[in-house]
Amino acid sequence: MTRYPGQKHYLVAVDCIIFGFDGEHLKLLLIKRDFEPEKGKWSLMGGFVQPDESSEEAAKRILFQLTGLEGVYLEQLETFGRPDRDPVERTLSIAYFALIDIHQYEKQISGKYHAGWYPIDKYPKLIFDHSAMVELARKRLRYKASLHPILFELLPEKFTMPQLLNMYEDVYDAAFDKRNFSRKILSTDLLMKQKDKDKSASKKGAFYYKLNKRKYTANFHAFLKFIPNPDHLI
Amino acid sequence: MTRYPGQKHYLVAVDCIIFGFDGEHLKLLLIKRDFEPEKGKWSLMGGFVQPDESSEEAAKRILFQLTGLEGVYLEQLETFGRPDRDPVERTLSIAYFALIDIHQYEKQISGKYHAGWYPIDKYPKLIFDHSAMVELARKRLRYKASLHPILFELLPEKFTMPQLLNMYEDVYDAAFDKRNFSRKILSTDLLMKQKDKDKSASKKGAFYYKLNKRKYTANFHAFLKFIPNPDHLI
DNA sequence: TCAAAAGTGTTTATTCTACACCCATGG
DNA sequence: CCATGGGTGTAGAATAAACACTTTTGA
Repeated sequence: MTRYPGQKHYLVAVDCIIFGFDGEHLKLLLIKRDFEPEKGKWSLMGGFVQPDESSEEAAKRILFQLTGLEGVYLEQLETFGRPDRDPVERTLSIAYFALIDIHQYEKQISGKYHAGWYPIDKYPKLIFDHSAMVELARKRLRYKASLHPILFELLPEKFTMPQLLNMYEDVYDAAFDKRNFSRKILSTDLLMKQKDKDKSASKKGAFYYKLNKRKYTANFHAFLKFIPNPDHLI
Repeated sequence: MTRYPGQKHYLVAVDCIIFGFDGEHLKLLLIKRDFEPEKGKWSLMGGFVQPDESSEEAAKRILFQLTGLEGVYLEQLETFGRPDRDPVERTLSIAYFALIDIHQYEKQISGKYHAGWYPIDKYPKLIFDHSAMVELARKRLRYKASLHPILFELLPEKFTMPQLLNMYEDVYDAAFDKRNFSRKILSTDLLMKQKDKDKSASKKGAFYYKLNKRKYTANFHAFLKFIPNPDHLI
């Protein structure tokens, strides 16, 4: 096994932008970095790519370390490669974003990282270029969610139409007409109405829906227009 | 300057998927690899990220080496990080895709790479995972071009409506109604009709158009629906 | 004069938008 | 019984889709 002569080698990390939705607001899962430099500062959850794993496997491992969750929605965002982005030594970071059901996380939280959820438009200063990663992830989330049904990944198995509406309104920081919204969502035929209601938020109660997993998987890449006016995306 | 102890370092490369349009077909610019392993095999143009440059700068440098062009459309595609993707030693590759005016390239071609243009659906076997990169780039191109006016990047300064239609038809491998197509394109207000005609392809001649650069830059991220039925994208 | 490609309009179907009232229930 | 949030329908506007003939001109 020859090598490529004279080429520099670098560290390669993975950082995860983890989104959750608590019923009110889109949130970001952040940790307190537990090693130098910048120890104790807020940071995205990350780690170095190990010799035996792909970058995606690294992202899954890192996500599992923090949340105990597997099988969550994970997508490569972009690789950040400015030479000076890490002051210690040159490190490229492959950013991934994940969408998780925040309640699943609460069940399985690993305390050692001092993790916390922060609203997407009011989170603490982050180390290195992590804020740029978050902003890019937020843009990407809006972009994709306007075309594909990815936001369901943030919800529990059963959810109501008002919850869904809240979520979209918070993600796009915009108000949508509930009649048009539910018509559009239902027209995708992705939802199955349940017989029972969530009565925690109102006296009348709101019917639960479940995702039709089969159709969801099959139609994920089909184009679906979820957002009335996509000016919010830019 | 301390270091992160015990972490492995890897090579980081950049590979460029370079698209062109020759008036008939969407094409891919490939080179014959000039070093071992796989010397003489067809490959994407690539190179290693140098210590003083970001990955994007590396991509620009590599693009310039081959084509002599600067200021071309370049977008990060995805990072390929399987541990075994390069048999020599672990190398992650950040793939970029570029859209160039094929005629500009012909003027400035650098002979040393034995480069050649190949139709996007009939190109030779490529080294490593380069074919996967090409297929992903093709998907991304279709996806983006259905929403944003990026395909203009493939055309010379002046072009005709039939050329434009040909290009879209070839990219999507589909036939579009020329009346609806030109109406849609013109409704974006991105094109300026010229007084002169291209008479090389017909006796009657077809009017040239130029991009309105100002509007193009300003509206690039606005959503524009270019493709009648986006089923082609999946 | 005719073959070959460019250019142009209208009708119909579909989709989107705006908008307001009744319903169910627990307190 | 009433306040609170959940649920539903329709009409007008805008957009998209289908479709065919006329124009130009070089050979």
